[in-house]
Amino acid sequence: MPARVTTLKELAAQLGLSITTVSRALAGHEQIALKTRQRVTEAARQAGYVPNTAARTLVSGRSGFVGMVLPIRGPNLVDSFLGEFVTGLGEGLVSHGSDLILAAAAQGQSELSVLRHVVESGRADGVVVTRIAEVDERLAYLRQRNFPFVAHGRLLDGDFAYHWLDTDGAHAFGEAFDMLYDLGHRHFGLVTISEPMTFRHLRQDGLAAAIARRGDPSVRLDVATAPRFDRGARIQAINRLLHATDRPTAIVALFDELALTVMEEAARAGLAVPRDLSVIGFDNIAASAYAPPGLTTFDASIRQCAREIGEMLLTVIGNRPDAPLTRLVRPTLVSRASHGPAPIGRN
Amino acid sequence: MPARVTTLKELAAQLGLSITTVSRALAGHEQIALKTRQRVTEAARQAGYVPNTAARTLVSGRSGFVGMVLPIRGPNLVDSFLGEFVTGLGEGLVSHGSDLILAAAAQGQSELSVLRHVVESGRADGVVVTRIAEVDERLAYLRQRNFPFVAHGRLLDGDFAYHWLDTDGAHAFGEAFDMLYDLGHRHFGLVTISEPMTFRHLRQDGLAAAIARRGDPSVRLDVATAPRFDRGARIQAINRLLHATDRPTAIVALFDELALTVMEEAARAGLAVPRDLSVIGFDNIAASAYAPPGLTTFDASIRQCAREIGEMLLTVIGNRPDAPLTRLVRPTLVSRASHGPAPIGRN
DNA sequence: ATGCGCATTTAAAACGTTTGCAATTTCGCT
DNA sequence: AGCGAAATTGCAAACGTTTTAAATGCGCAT
Repeated sequence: MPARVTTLKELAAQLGLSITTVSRALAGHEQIALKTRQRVTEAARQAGYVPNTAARTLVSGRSGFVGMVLPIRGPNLVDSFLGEFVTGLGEGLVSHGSDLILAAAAQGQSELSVLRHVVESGRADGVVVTRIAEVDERLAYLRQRNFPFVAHGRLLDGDFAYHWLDTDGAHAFGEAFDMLYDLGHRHFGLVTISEPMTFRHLRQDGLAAAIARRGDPSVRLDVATAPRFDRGARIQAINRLLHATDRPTAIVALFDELALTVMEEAARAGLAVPRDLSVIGFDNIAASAYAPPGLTTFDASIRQCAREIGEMLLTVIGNRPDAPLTRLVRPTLVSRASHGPAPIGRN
Repeated sequence: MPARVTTLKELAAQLGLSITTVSRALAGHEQIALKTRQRVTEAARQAGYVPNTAARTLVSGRSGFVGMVLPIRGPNLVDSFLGEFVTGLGEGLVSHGSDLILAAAAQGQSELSVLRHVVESGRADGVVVTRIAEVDERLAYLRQRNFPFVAHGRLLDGDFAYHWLDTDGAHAFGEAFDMLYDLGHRHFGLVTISEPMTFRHLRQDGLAAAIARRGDPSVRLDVATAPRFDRGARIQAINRLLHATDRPTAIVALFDELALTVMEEAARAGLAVPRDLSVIGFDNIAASAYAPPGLTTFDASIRQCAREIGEMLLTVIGNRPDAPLTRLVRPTLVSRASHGPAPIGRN
């Protein structure tokens, strides 16, 4: 095996052919004699020839990479999302031989500036954008640059068309409400975050819509809001809900981490789940299965979604479709033991 | 903002300078007049100039990327490792402006072939290799290619020198033994995997060494082995341990996922943890805190390790040090509630 | 004026690939 | 044998950058 990397020139010299012919032969051009093509292919295989990415990118304008900005997270925050997402994305890209490039944002560097750098340095042919904010400057930038991208999540106002895949949180939260209502619950709590992410609205609106649809004026909804990464504030907000004189009999959390905190605090307050309180989450993170009594939640199948996003993005890069590609994935209920009938005597 | 990407040529034309001068000015060469340098820098900033990665890579031979092959995992396996690792790696790389490229292996494609492709296509200046196998063809390949890499984990036989960072599993397992021995335990179980990864030996050897060090012939160790991804077999192996007429009073698991299964099966068998059985894991995954009664384990601080690996790799790429860079990170005990004194009447 | 040294700038080659166009070879046919 | 067309191959430019070596301009001493 050669210590140095083989180039087209070397291969051509060795075969007594021109670089052009070798290049064309490897690309499978019909105009090159079949016999030559086979001879070249075999020699390339033997030499372990791998085309140089940079050279190819330079001339073709295509890098074969899909970019993503590494989401910035708190210092000791366990984020099960990223691993799942990256794995799925990799799976979606591999069929077309694309690789993923992950660019981290340094301390004090905006996610947008990293994104700009990835786009404008020609590192990637397209990018994936996750966790859409209410006013998302990344989407605005990509649009005005007309750069291929697929968003995981949606903007609230549909003022411009783009490609997206989203998990139907609205539907899930409606489903959660209906299930709990049918179990006799009338007083609900929602634990949400204060960060301006669109998904919190979509989910909350889905819940509100289901309540409205039911048309029962006796239904009540209390909302507790806290910053996502401030554990203390989160606990406080939850306890305000739990320790109200008239507390909800069912709490729906924006995502599992919040739901797990609800269950912890409920236990601390001497409330039995689900006897005194039903809790439902969203995401189905690993810990949800282990936390007693087992959290009922919705599986967002991040990995599968990411895989589809990867495939969508490759389509977008290849075909530049006019109509936006959109896909709403319905999460599936994972029924564990954290929900049950409303406690009697408290409707 | 321009719709097209600015190039050096455009910038040069606009400034009435040669491409060479502009390039040098942006690189901050002393030989370019300070006034010119400032003028160029300002114009570049205004135009939003970002150098083209491919062109730069082609001429310099440096891509500014660090590569990693996306570890192949079972279809529905939640792998908290990857997210943590990738985040840490990103953090470690960002200071030098390097990005991470993640290449997935398609179905039926070996991890080695993907690695070869990444290396030989010039996509990356160095790579990270994780989960070292007993006979690891990736390491052999990288060595003979003399390609910069840092391994997360070690080979067992030190027949060739390379750069690595490893978590000191041997020490942790020794520590676990000492702690349990001092709590009166004499009969131990070890749950391990059948895959030929070096870390299982390192940890098991650490345990054995601690036992030997103690020199107490009454100490017994039973070992249960199962394939990593076969949940059924894992449960069987664990139950053989739990249902033996003379069962261990303390079980040490190779990593948390195994330990959690031990706790589940113990509960199913009517054994109270830690009263009837002590359990200790390794990794400190998120679920370990939630699984009752709270798993005692060792925190391997993946993210921090990955960060250091990133920094090490950048050093290796930049300096090509002669002496191998090595670092053994001691994991810290996370003492929760799954271990306690040996049950009386059973020594 | 001439030449010299210095500061500053530039021309041109190189990196490895793809591709438009042109050149060469082959071959059937008269 | 000669011709033309078809099949096959090759030349050279291009992609955007870095870098080597050389050129240019300028002030100053001779």
